[in-house]
Amino acid sequence: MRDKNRPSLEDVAVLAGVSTASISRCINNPKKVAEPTRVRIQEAIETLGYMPHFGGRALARNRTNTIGAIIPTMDNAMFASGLQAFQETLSEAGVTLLVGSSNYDPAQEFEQIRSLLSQGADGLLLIGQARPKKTHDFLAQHSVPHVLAWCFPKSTGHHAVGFDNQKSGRAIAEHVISYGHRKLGVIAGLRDGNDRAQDRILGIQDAIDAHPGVQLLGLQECKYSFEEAGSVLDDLLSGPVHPTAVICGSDVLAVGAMLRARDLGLQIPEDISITGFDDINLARVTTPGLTTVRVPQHDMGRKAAHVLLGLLDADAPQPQSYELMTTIVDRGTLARV
Amino acid sequence: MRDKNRPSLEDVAVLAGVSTASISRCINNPKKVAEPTRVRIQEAIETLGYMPHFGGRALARNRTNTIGAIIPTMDNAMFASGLQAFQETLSEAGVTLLVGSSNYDPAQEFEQIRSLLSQGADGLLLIGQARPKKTHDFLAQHSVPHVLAWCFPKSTGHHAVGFDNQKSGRAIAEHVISYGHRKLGVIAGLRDGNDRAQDRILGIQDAIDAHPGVQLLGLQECKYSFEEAGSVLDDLLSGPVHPTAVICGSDVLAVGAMLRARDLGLQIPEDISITGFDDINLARVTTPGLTTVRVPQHDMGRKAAHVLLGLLDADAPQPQSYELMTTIVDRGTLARV
DNA sequence: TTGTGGTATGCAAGCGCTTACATTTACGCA
DNA sequence: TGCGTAAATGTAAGCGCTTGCATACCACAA
Repeated sequence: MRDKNRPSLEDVAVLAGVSTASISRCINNPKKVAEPTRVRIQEAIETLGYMPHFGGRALARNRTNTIGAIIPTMDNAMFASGLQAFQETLSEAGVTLLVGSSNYDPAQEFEQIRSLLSQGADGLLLIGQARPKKTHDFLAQHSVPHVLAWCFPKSTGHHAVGFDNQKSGRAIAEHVISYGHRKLGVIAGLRDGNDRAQDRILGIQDAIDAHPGVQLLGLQECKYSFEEAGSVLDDLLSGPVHPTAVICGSDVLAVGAMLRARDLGLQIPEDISITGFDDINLARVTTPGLTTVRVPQHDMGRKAAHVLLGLLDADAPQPQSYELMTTIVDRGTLARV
Repeated sequence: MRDKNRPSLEDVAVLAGVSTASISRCINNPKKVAEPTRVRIQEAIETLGYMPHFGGRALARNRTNTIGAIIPTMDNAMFASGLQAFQETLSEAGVTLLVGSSNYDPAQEFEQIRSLLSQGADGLLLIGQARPKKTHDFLAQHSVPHVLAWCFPKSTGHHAVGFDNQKSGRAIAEHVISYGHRKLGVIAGLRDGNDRAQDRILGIQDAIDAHPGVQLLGLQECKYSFEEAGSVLDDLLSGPVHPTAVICGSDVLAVGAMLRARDLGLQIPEDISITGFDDINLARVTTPGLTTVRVPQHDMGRKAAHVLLGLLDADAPQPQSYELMTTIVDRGTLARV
């Protein structure tokens, strides 16, 4: 079963005329090897094109320098730049990233967790806080170091780097209300198993409750696609009284709604105001630009990586959680009434 | 160094009252174990929460069931859905995906290749064909199974699942010309180390050469960002004669150009036509919708995964390469003149 | 009864690496 | 010269798993 092509420590050792132990030391802790030996070893490694065998190393150290991230989907810019930042930061620390996607399904997420862990992930990045007990138990049983992102749970017990979705939901709703809107519609992502979607709605509700006279004419949930958001907008407009503003739980939903509204001959924002959430690239591109909630993805990715790295480094000060702030970006889809 | 928390095969064996060999067989080849034993083993695995240790397994089999993909950037929808499809297909086959990004830099790509390989990747997905000799040699020396995507090289020697960038570049240019345009501008991605960008330009040139009377007024290259594309559009418009159409090497560039054109007070497509390449979500969202080249990302991802899987499965028929076709999607940014 | 062939299981040798511990070497100093 | 010390290197025992081979068992036929 030995791969003839692949040189092993042994081979390098023979070529360099030292023991395998020295090579190992030279690779992992060069200071412990004398200068001339080090040079000789380096040369041998070079000429053989030697690369440490991952399995052997993982076995001996019981550590892989790999961490896993499970995001709901890759097929959407929503998580892309946060993940990119996460990856870059890990990579600077010599840690590789394994990515899995759960398709917003807790069962799939559980499977991915198992899979990444059995791939040897030393730690995990997870999105959001809501997950079945089974998953929590599993994480606890195996004492898996992990950090949550895209949320900031009040209850402790997890490390988290994210923002308060409820607060942010409330903020955008307050903003819409401050522009004079009294009849609101909401398009949210599917709430089932998605705490971010849930919390954003709770926040919107908070704002509405705080302002007597403001009414919620309709709340629709659907998948994060242009098409679904569009058809759900139809439902929102099917009642006798139309909302003057539709608050959307994500930019993708908002853009889907915009596209559909335009098809219906509605002017944005004159006939209907629409707001988004996330501030992905899309939001800058529509006409008019989408008024939305900016999520500090890049910062979140970097910080999450630092926290996770800290969790894995036994003699690092125990890292805390970070709550990041979202901001509202006013472009052109919210009108005063 | 043994991790007290983590049960090993040994532990399961003791609990189930069989040898480790049986457990291993039970996991990898259940048919070889008698029914009652299998049940007993399953139970033991269950109660212990046993998960095979990746390193041990990798060491013993010299195979990780992991494959790596290196894309230029994750921070861009360009590769996202292809990668998503790739991942899904692998995942169905029980193979995990490791992702790295090269930031369009051959040196970084080389490092990522090393890194993924030493992480134990059994095979690799790479984007495009142009890379330094050093990289090719390295791949050859270690006989790394790999497939190229987003391109379809004429020279064989690599497996590839992609499309002909030159042909596609020519097609969109011919299309623009067929609409009556005679004065063209081009905004391309940075060509250095990026064969897709190069080939698309070559294709555009081909079309121009084939049509006497059509002239290329300017060719600019820049990074894939709205801002850069915008400022490069300024250069294109700075000459005495303006192009009536600007062909862009990617949707991101096209949208950047559109945004800038609008700022300059130009109507699209009345004052200037603009085309893109890729057909990412963005292209559907602008007003008017972007006329662009549709790349079959999803299909490409799936097929690439199948080819790679075939490459790794010794007794599968040797997979070939696939050339996929791009199509032109006419939306609203190309006018007849 | 013995022999035969097949099936289920156990034994034990690695896979490539790290690391505690042992050994060697070099050097300074009494 | 001899001794102590520290630095450099070697030795070898695993880490958890797979798998070729040996063994035990069973059903059946002769």
